[in-house]
Amino acid sequence: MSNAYHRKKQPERVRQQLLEVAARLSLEQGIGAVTLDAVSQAAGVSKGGLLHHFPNKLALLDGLFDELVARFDRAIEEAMAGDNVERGRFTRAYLTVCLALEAKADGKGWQVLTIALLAEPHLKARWREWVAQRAAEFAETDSSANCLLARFAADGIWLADLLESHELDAQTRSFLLQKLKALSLQ
Amino acid sequence: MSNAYHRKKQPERVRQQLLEVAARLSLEQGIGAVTLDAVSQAAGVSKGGLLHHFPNKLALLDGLFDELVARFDRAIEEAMAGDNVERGRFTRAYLTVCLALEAKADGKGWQVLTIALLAEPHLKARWREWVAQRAAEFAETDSSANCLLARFAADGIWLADLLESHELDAQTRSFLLQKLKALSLQ
DNA sequence: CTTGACAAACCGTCCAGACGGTATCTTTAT
DNA sequence: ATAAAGATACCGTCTGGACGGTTTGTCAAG
Repeated sequence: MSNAYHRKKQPERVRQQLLEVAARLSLEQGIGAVTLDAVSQAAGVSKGGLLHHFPNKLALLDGLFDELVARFDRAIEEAMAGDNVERGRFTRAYLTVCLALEAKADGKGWQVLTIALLAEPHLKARWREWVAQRAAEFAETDSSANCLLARFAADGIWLADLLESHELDAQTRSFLLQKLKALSLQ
Repeated sequence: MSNAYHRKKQPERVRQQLLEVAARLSLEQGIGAVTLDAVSQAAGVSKGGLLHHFPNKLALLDGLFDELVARFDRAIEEAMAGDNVERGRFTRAYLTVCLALEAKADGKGWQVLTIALLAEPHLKARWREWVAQRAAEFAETDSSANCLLARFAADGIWLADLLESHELDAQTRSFLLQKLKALSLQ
């Protein structure tokens, strides 16, 4: 125990571990449980070690946000690759990813975190930027009111999953997905 | 300064003031700024005074939640009163209220708060209960997949307002409202 | 004179971050 | 090839402040 000092150094591994632990903590005990002490301890690192990787708490949350967005982007890109209709392609990918999120193993882990992130003004701004960027990138194919509507609905469903406020059976779920995808085409 | 002691006693007024201040603080500086010290001070009351009205912090947040839901309910009821088509009536009211929320003077004040409330497990559960209750109450008229979809979209728009992530001009806004209301009818 | 509506001082805990150190890794000079 | 010279990756401790909550006291109204 005493000499975690002497173990092999693996900065990238530790960094990743810290992010994972932070995500897990927020999931299991709410964002309030994400303290430097708790995260570092659960990651098997001292607080000093944590602060070496992330100079302050906001940096840690930023790191979490980066990871989150990166996964989201990857999932969207993947979904877009299997779709050869131009019109509304981004919207359909967005739909797919949002609706699938609650099922995905890791998705579950990120959700509670997400809402907390969005309460933080700084991260809220970063998210706004993400949206603006995508809106510009896919203006040609996905700026119609119908696409917008579909994406809003996806957000609503995502929110419902997050809050566990509605119990959606797989059947209505896929019905909604169908309906929304249709919207993205017309 | 010293003699806030001697001012006229007006418990109901003070209680209200505390709630308003808490809402305003959360709006302007995030939920992190809602501390007993900050709220009481900004409301011109001592911390002891605050804790007289709300025995602990959770009670304060609960009070906030009650207020929020009460206003929401009143607005919905009002909107339903002016609608004499049975089918989807609740959904249309829900739409109207959600989409109008960002315009309303006080609505603005409650939004940031809301998301923070939903991060709190206890309040999240209370919200879940609200949803379940309404779902049961309006099962006859508003349980179709289309109504569900419309409400999800409303949630998405509400979320976008909250995060200021999309800039919706009044035109598309009313277009979406129209479209969604139509959905609630078919 | 009792009760409700506050005030003011205080307490224990938690937490972000600073700091000074130590061990391991990498590069460079020889 | 190797040893010195940093650079990087950590550890352990400390501190100052914030925060939720308690306690005790004070005033006013009924």
